Amino acid sequence: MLPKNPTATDNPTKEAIFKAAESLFIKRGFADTPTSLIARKANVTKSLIHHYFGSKEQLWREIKRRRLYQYFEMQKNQLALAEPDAQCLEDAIVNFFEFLKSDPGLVRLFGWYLIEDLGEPDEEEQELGAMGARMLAEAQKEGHIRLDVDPKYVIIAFCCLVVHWHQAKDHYLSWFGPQSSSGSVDKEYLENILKIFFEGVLPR
Amino acid sequence: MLPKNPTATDNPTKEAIFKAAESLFIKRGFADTPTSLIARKANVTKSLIHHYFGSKEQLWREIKRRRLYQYFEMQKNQLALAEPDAQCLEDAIVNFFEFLKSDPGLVRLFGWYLIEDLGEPDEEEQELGAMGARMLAEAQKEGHIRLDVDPKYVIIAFCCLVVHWHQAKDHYLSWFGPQSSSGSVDKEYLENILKIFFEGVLPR
DNA sequence: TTGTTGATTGGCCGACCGGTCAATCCTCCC
DNA sequence: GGGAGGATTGACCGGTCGGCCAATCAACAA
Repeated sequence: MLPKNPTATDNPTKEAIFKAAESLFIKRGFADTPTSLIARKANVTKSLIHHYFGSKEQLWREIKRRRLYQYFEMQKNQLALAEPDAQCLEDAIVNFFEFLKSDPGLVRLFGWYLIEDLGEPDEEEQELGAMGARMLAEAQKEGHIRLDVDPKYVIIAFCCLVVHWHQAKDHYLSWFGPQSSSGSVDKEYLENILKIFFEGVLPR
Repeated sequence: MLPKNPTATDNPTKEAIFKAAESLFIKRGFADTPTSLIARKANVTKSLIHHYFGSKEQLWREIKRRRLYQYFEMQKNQLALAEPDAQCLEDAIVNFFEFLKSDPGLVRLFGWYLIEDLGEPDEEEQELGAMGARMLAEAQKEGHIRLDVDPKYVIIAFCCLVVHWHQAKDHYLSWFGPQSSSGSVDKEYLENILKIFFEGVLPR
């Protein structure tokens, strides 16, 4: 039995529809994207969308499924080969940060996923969260992480710091005027939160 | 000249439309909320919506404007009377956290605001961000905050930790099974991020 | 009483929505 | 050649969308 890879599709037309729909859904959201627009962008007729994906909603589900599957799988593999210490945690943050930075579409997709009515939680994703928490607990036992914090919340805090930055950086940076977008804001932010996350904001 | 309070409306019908539209937009988003549904919920006819607000889009703008104005104003007043030290920063976090916890609708509204095409940045909000950064710089000068972090990013990190938690806590908590929703998750999370934010995750 | 004004209604419009369907077209196998 | 089957099309459907408008209603001033 072949491994079920949800990304693989041999049909180029189906793939064109998928790609067109993906970019439109990510930019405008599901409700504000008519199938006619998807068809035009993919250079096919509306009917083909239903031929290949059944309905607009099934197409959207398929897009979310493929993209999130791909993402969770990648993260899990990366986490699996790491050592449970503070350095590993820092690497995980940096990797996660850079990964989301390189794929703004995924960030927006996750945004839509969060604000829509969410269905049942994804199994892959649950496994990923549990892996992270287990690794953090291990690091605590070995004295690399302070004992009076809950690994669960450390993981979540770390996600908040990375995900929401990429979701809202333009918005927050506008607080400080247009000159603050110096092109290296991502690097600066990352350096600052690493300091804060590991050592806190208080002077040592 | 009277102070321009964008919340005040003497007309109860207009207010009913506003309230109905607000809750529907927050729950389903702008594109997925037909005016007919708003009218039904407000117990009026569709025509009245256009009579009072001009168009569906103007109504949405009005809702965002009122709610965010109210919010920024409240935050600014709170910040204005605080002292620039570490304790004040902690108070600000706790206040901000509790405020968003008490108003999940505002959290979702902000979510829609972020993921939609955003217009020009709000003046009130810019002022608020600048006030926070100024206060943090003051606290640094007096030795309450470490010197090798940028106040700008401290503010943003703090927003990420609070805002994104309220946006996505249900999602993240599902990673750790249904039993982890013990009802006191908000309190636990807040305690943990306060420790991390001020002292870091490393053992002292 | 009459005129004015704003609140409110129901009916209607043209445009567009997601989806269906029968008819073609293309390709490959017998 | 011929036909089987998937790819693809264009016309079409019922329904709903946001918005418009003339008519009515209620309140009040002249």
